[in-house]
Amino acid sequence: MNAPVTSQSRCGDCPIRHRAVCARCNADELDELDGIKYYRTYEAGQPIIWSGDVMTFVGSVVSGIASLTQTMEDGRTQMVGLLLPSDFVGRPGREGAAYDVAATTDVVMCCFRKKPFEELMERTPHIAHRLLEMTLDELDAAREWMLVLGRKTAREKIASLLAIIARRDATLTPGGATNRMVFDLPLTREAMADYLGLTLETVSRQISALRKDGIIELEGKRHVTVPDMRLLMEEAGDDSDGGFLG
Amino acid sequence: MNAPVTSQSRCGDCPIRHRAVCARCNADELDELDGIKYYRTYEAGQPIIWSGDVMTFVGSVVSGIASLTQTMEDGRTQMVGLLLPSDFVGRPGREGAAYDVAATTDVVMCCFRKKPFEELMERTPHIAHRLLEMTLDELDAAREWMLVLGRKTAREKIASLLAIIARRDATLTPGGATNRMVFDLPLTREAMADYLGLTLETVSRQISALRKDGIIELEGKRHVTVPDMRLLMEEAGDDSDGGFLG
DNA sequence: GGCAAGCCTTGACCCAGATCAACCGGGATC
DNA sequence: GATCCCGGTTGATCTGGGTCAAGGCTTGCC
Repeated sequence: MNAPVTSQSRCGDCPIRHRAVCARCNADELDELDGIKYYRTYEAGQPIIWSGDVMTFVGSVVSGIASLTQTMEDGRTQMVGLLLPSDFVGRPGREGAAYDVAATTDVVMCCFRKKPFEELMERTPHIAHRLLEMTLDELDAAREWMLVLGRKTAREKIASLLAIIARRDATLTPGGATNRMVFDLPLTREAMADYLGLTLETVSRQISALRKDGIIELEGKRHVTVPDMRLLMEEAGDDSDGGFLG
Repeated sequence: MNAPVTSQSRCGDCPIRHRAVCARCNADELDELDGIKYYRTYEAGQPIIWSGDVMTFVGSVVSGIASLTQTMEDGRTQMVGLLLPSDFVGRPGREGAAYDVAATTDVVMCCFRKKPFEELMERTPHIAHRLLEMTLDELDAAREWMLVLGRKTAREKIASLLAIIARRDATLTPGGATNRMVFDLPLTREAMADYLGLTLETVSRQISALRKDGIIELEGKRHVTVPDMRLLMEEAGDDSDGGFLG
């Protein structure tokens, strides 16, 4: 899989992403970035960064999905974040990486050499500002996930995960006044389990249960149809509509 | 309890906190802050901000401990963060509050009216920078907590919490070459349960178990002595020393 | 002193989800 | 086509922590 400049990368919303991804936009500081940015591709399953490594770059995901994972010495792992296209990787001002980053699907990253990027950030408050905003978003997402991990049942966890993936990946079925949504799961059952603090068997069982109850439809193991997002949100135990409805 | 300017507020480390707390330091932008900052005190248990409220201020904790909590409609709650002295509250650039904030102990806050603070931030990259750094720290802490919530046993959760509180509150027993630490729990059993994704009964039982096993000593319900922090860290399932040792 | 309210502890029991194990099905390789 | 492998499903059983319930210890109020 190669680096497609798709509408999925949402060019034009984030200045960093914008410049990184989209060759057709000559944004203000674009020139300054020449020579410090480069692209890298990773195959599904490949590690991108190991926790503790010295970071030499920061960057953003262009396409594919990467995961942030923490591991205990005894092997227990917890995924602590999903990186979707446009998400930023790396901590300006930090030496080492805090978590393992791995490609969950094939991934294209747009990287900036860290030093020059930090200098650029010094000179360009706009970037620092945008980065703060993105970090606050990530913090919100992390904290929302703490509620999922700490208090939700297995079924609610699955529903919450499906809702998140739907929110970021799915398309409304054209022509429908309904809340039908269709998307592909970008994660294995095991990866879902890591994200949800469950075992893969429980994930499998709960997905089967949701299918049996008509909340979702499955074609193969990955292709999901949600006939009515409102039912799914209800299962997620989440009164908020997740941004789907008005 | 009134607003003491104690060494606990760690004046001098963070520019924002520095200016907010310490009348004896005339830091560079101190003058500019006059007229936009004020202090507020809250009694233990009192709400500070409700989720969804329009935020009119940002600020930092001067003394006491506040908690960030998320609640589901059916009443299940999960604490998603602890705010200790020097921690920042509020999201520059955001309208509404994302979580409930409440005083866990008596709390003194140093507040800045939001609008002028944001303008100040525009003019002062240093502050934006510092804020980004603090937010990245919070993000790390939140993600570390996701591992605790998702993968640790009740006993490990308790040990992890005690370790965190010790790290930020405790004093090494003077004259000891050992790793003995002494501190007071600033949280009720219920608050601990909310933080750890447990019930208060389980918290109580596990604390009793740790006491029985000699990992901790208790005087009353709140005063804790840890004879050897290394044993506690081991119980936490955490190979890192949490910053205690060399 | 007596009483009530909070906070905490402990016991008995139960259940959601983990664990262990068997099996399925599709794709790659020979 | 036979075989293997990998991801997924399903069943049987076990158990950590939840739930329900009964006190205990402090503190404050009458």
